[in-house]
Amino acid sequence: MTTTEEPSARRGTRIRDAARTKAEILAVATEEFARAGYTGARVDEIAARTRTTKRMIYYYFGGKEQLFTDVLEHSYAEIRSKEQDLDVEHLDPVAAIRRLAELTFDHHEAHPDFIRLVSIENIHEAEHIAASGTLGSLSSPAIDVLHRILDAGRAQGAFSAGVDAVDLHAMISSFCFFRVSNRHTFGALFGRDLTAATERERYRRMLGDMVIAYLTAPHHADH
Amino acid sequence: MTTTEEPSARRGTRIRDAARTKAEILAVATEEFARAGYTGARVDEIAARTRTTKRMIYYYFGGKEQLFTDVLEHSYAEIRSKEQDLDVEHLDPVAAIRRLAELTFDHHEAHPDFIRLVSIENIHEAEHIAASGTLGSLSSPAIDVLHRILDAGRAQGAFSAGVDAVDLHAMISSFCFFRVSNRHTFGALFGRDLTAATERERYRRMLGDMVIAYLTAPHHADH
DNA sequence: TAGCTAATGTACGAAACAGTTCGTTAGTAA
DNA sequence: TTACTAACGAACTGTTTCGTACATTAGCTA
Repeated sequence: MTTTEEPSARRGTRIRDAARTKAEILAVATEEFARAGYTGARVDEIAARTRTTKRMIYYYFGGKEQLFTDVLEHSYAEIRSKEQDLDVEHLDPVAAIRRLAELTFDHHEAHPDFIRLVSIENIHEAEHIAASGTLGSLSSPAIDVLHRILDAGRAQGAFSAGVDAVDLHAMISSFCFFRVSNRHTFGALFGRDLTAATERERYRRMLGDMVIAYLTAPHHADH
Repeated sequence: MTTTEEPSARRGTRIRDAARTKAEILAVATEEFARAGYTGARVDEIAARTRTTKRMIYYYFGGKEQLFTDVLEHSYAEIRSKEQDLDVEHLDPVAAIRRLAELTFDHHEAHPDFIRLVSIENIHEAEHIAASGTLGSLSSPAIDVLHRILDAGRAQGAFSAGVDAVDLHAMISSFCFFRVSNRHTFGALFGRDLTAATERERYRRMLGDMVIAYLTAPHHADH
């Protein structure tokens, strides 16, 4: 082939931009890993969908394993930073909890790829998170907010005692996560699309109702 | 090597047992797929851990894809048959729902491999279930039971109106499923093992409390 | 403007892996 | 006891896939 009309590399001049190349690899890798799982993802496929080559993946990330770890770290970081922004502590406890649950709900709905990545990481028993170091301790802010709201609610007698912040977070997350992560098998088995646009508002309210009902129910104390 | 001491094939005589060979492949395949995911699972590895060869996998199952589908079908069938056995409709609605939730809880706890298979199938967007045919319609009995209990509860005024059986099933499943499926990332991020033996009773009760609180809360009617 | 280095591309190697070919043997029925 | 078939095994094939060796160039600095 001659030098006429190279489609991707317009003009023979090769542009060098480390930051952009790295970011592009990361973005494409996120999609590919979410699409096919860790083992199913193809390094060649990631490279092909980038404006650079496979060589660069190994140059910047070292290998497939570390690339996946980086993908996870960046995905989690994105989430956490958004969680920081929300300010619900000025609301009364019941409204604050409901708002928090709805934000979690919206968040899961908006990031199905992230849900897939977390599912994949669980199949691999969180070995990449464990080997990361960066992750692990930046989850406390979300729990701290929950903790303060629960304290306030208990103080004014709205919430029954004995509910732990981490447990409540697990409860909220489980509903939101399952609805997205298991929508395919659930849809196939029960004939209902949990993520259908027409159902969204109902499930959003259902989550809030469930959490508030649990927190305000008569008593289910420590034991 | 001479004919002295073959470890696996004791005595030169080869035993032929189609049913056993097929069952053994299925059992090993279930473990392997659950361990490594669909793409991560190795046909050679499955064969190696069987008393037969890879040839037999293709002889009985046709290929990797169909083997996985068969694994899924058998896993689901096992579950469903156990669900049939339970008889809770003689209990009063509140006790019946709580018992049903606890059975789901125990069931998820006892079958982590099944949870992993379902997670994996969701990564693949339930394509194997869709292509199965066998599955799909045998989920209704569980929903039917729930439906009758909800009706009875509403009739005697114990439950508030407007709660759908499939939705309630999703609520119960989400809590039980998440606790097992996401235990690794949750543990790594929040420092709590959701499946620790010491916590099991608390989470079991928490689930029941949550569901009953939701069903008996004042009103969160149809809209 | 010469030279240096970070950044990039090409081409290839070696192993892993799904699936197949060909031949063999156990059990059964005539 | 022969003949037939379902059940089985060993070895092989073609391809995919991760990773690397080697060559090249953009852009900055002395």
